[in-house]
Amino acid sequence: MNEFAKPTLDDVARAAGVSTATVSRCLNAPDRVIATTRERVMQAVEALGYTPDFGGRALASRRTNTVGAIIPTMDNAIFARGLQSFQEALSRFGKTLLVASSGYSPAREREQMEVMASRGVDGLLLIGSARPEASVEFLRRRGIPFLGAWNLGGEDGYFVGFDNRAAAAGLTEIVLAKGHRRLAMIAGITEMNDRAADRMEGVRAAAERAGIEADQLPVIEAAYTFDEGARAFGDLMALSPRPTAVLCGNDVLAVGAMQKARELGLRVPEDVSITGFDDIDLAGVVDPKLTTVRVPHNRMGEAAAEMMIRLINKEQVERRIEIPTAIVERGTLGPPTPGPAV
Amino acid sequence: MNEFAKPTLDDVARAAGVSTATVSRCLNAPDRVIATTRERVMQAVEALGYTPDFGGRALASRRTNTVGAIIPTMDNAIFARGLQSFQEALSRFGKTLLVASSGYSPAREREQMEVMASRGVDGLLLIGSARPEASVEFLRRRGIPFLGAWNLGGEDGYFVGFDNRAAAAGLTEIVLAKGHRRLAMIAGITEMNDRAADRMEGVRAAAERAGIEADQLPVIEAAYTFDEGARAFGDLMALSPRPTAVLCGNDVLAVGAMQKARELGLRVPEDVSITGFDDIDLAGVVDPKLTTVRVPHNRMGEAAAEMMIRLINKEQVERRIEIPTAIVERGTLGPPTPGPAV
DNA sequence: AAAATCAGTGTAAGCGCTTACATCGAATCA
DNA sequence: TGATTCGATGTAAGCGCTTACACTGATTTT
Repeated sequence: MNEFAKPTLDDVARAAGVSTATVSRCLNAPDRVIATTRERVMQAVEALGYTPDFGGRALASRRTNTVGAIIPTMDNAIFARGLQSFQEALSRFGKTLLVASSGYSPAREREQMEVMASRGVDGLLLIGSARPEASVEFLRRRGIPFLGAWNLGGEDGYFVGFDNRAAAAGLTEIVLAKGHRRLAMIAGITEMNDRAADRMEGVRAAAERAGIEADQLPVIEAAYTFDEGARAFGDLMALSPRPTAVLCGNDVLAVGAMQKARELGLRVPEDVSITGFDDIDLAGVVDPKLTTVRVPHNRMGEAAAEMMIRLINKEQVERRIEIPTAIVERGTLGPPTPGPAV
Repeated sequence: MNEFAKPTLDDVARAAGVSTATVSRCLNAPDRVIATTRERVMQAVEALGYTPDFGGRALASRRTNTVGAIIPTMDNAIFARGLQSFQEALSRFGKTLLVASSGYSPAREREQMEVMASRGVDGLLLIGSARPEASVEFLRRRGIPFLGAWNLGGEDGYFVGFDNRAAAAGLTEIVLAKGHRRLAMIAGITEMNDRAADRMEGVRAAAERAGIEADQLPVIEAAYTFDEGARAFGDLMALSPRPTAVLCGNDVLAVGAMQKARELGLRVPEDVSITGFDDIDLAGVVDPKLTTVRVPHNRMGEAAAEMMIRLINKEQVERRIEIPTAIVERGTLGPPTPGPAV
């Protein structure tokens, strides 16, 4: 073994005076090797700074102990938090997490699926359920178990997530109960994003039950940034009659809206109520604090990890695990005040 | 080939009526195969849904086209943003990114280094330069090129990052120029975190130059959360004489401090000035907007990717690339007002 | 005491791929 | 025309590991 080359099983075996099989067993099934031998082998491992080659191991054992996750972007607190928990939970089962991002593009997601398949992931975590059938088919053909997280998909497939629809409807009911009739919504981009779509539908459904038809409920879709939230809010405030409450698809949009309100000289909640969704840290920091829906992303990450492990082990698994959400009433929602004449 | 098994090179070769070598060449060096053959092969690839096995490929070629990154946590906007850019840039060079997190623990970092080594990463991105010598030695012995990001290390090694010290000093000078003499700092935890340590030293150095000794500059170290920032700020405000300006180790701490100020009934910046560091989105959203240091994490991610590629290709590389920062004066810094009697 | 069992270890056959080298026919050259 | 070169393709040897199976000597069973 060259001084600078990576040591191999063979090097260790030679150094310890045993066969490669024994070294391999020391690493993978220590109790099948007698203690004295094991000790000698471990010393050689240590001395050489040996770490098993992943490629060789994967090839020979046809297992990778790797789980993949394809998320829209790392640059979003809710995914970051959920993934962190997912990873921590997986590592307790000896699995490593491989993360890729799709940038909200189904095509990129598909590409990443192929990368994941190439790398032989044991299972795959996807976000939501909105994706081309071909992508799903690809995973099925390859026999890669997968589950959708952050929502509760459709007919088939495995899911662990939230009932975004019901949560949004619940929040809307509270807004209505305060006496608001002129609602508006700043939704996330709903195309190929079922979380955003569900939240929008939830709001619409609750409004409709209260006798507010869809055409009386202006909805603007906006990308999940402060600026877009602010812009959308500005557009909404230019409407006549002006909405008295603006429900936002997530907290980032809501905070953008609050910022714009301040610029426009509108007091929250006196002049206009604003609500968010997710309850990210930020929600508790703005002034007034944001009324929103608490979504326990870390609990979801853990539940997803557990389901993933069962799926990989082909154990009995519930098809959908719902993580409960909770409405957090804080300062940005109040009763409506009579608006200007229409 | 079984209906449900993953197709192999052999399957493709058979389907296309060529040898495995030719299929391999089609995938890796298409111009070394005549067009008609290539087309036939590609059709077979398509038809079978073939994707090359990563393990096999890595084993045979002794290359993985994978770059690793070990960050403290995904759950921090600045790392998330920098990594996203790093990843995007790497993918333009055909490299995949493998992310792991250390939770700010050197031991966990070392473990993750071994995982990365096992997976045969071509290069490794680390954060900062504060780590046990043994960890560095491990990478050197393995011949894995690595670079530190987010700061500009010490004597040797490669770095792309910011001069946290100089930036902190620059901001401190501006605070001093406003007339503040009673400064205080909420620093990040400096142990094994050179970004936090550099920022603290920068503040201290600038203060000292202005005749303010270290013992007149209270510093509280706090983990990077809103709550910790708020708690530290509360402690600082209980001091007598009360500081008129609080410099924070990052924006999260600063926003936590602002929140606490509001609770305490202190106006910012009239009663107390607060500054941040990083210029995350949040800095532009709070009221008043935060005076802070802009740190272009995405530019850094790109520069890091470029350096990494050169390192891997053993090209000529500058040892350190400094990404310039800029001070962003907004609303949280004003002149001091006479405090209560001491 | 011979047979059966068993724990500990070694032997060796691949896993799916890349690539040095061999082969072969066609084009080019002397 | 025979020798040479060359581009396209095939042959086959591993890359570092796991694991079925074989082997050995000791222990237990009959």
